[in-house]
Amino acid sequence: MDSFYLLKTNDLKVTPIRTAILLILGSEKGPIGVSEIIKKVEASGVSSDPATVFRTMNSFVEKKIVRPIQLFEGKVRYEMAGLADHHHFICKNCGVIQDISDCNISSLEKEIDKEKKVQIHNHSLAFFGLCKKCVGLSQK
Amino acid sequence: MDSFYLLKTNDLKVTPIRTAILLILGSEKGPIGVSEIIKKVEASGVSSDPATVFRTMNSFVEKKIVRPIQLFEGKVRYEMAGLADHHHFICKNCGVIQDISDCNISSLEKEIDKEKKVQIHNHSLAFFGLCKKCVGLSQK
DNA sequence: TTGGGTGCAAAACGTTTGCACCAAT
DNA sequence: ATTGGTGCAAACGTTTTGCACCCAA
Repeated sequence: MDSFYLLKTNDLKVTPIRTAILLILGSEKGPIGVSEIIKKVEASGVSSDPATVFRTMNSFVEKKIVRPIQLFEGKVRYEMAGLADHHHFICKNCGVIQDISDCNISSLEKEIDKEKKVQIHNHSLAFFGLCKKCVGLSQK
Repeated sequence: MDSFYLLKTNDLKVTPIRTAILLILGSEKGPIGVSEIIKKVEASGVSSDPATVFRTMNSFVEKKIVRPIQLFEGKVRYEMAGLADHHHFICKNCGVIQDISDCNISSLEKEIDKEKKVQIHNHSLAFFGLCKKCVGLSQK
């Protein structure tokens, strides 16, 4: 299995909870929060404790298996780090989160590096507005 | 005073705490969190309660006097909304936050609007890496 | 067998809320 | 005088931590 080697190569023991979390994250279309992860782990027949899930996510972030995403919700969401560089669109009305594929910010990063003499490693870009469905609703 | 009219025109009563907060925000170079605001309000000789400051910031956001900024810290920072559209650079090493001036994301927004049939109202863009000082230190 | 993973309970942290009181208009 | 602002205390949701136990290696 995929998640098996992902754990092995990162010096993490293979446990039911970790395997379940990786499986869930792998099948999600957008970044997902810890409370949702817990529900889905439970639904898959594996019992888990919030503390364990938080610890697991932290170790996954450290090992760069997952990437933390922070929107304006007072909680952190996670997505697989293996995904291609992309950004997020969040609907202010219904809360849906949609991936936006790469939009060459890297050239901009290089400009800033030179101008400000800094060294940019990564960035976070999110767009807020109305999704297709909610644009339709607001026009009725 | 500037903050006096800012409050008046937004139908907010003029109080010592609000005036102090606006004064502090106006003199900050980067976005600032509530705990720092409380310390600075206290230091200016005005006593305040956390609940009041949180409520104040929420009303300021509603009135679009200030803008909330969310980095990867589990807390919200605020900056004056009057500032020109800009983004932030956060040093992973020393935590310093530096403003990055406008970098025409708006053309990109229009493309996305068309392609995805969404309606983008605003965005948040932050860069993470090493600041000028910390780049120097890491090369020694 | 041994060290890392887990569950439980408690606590930390940022933030919100209810209520009584007080102050700006 | 009236409305809205404030302080206090309690509560909330997310996240962290300490400790004893358990299980993958």
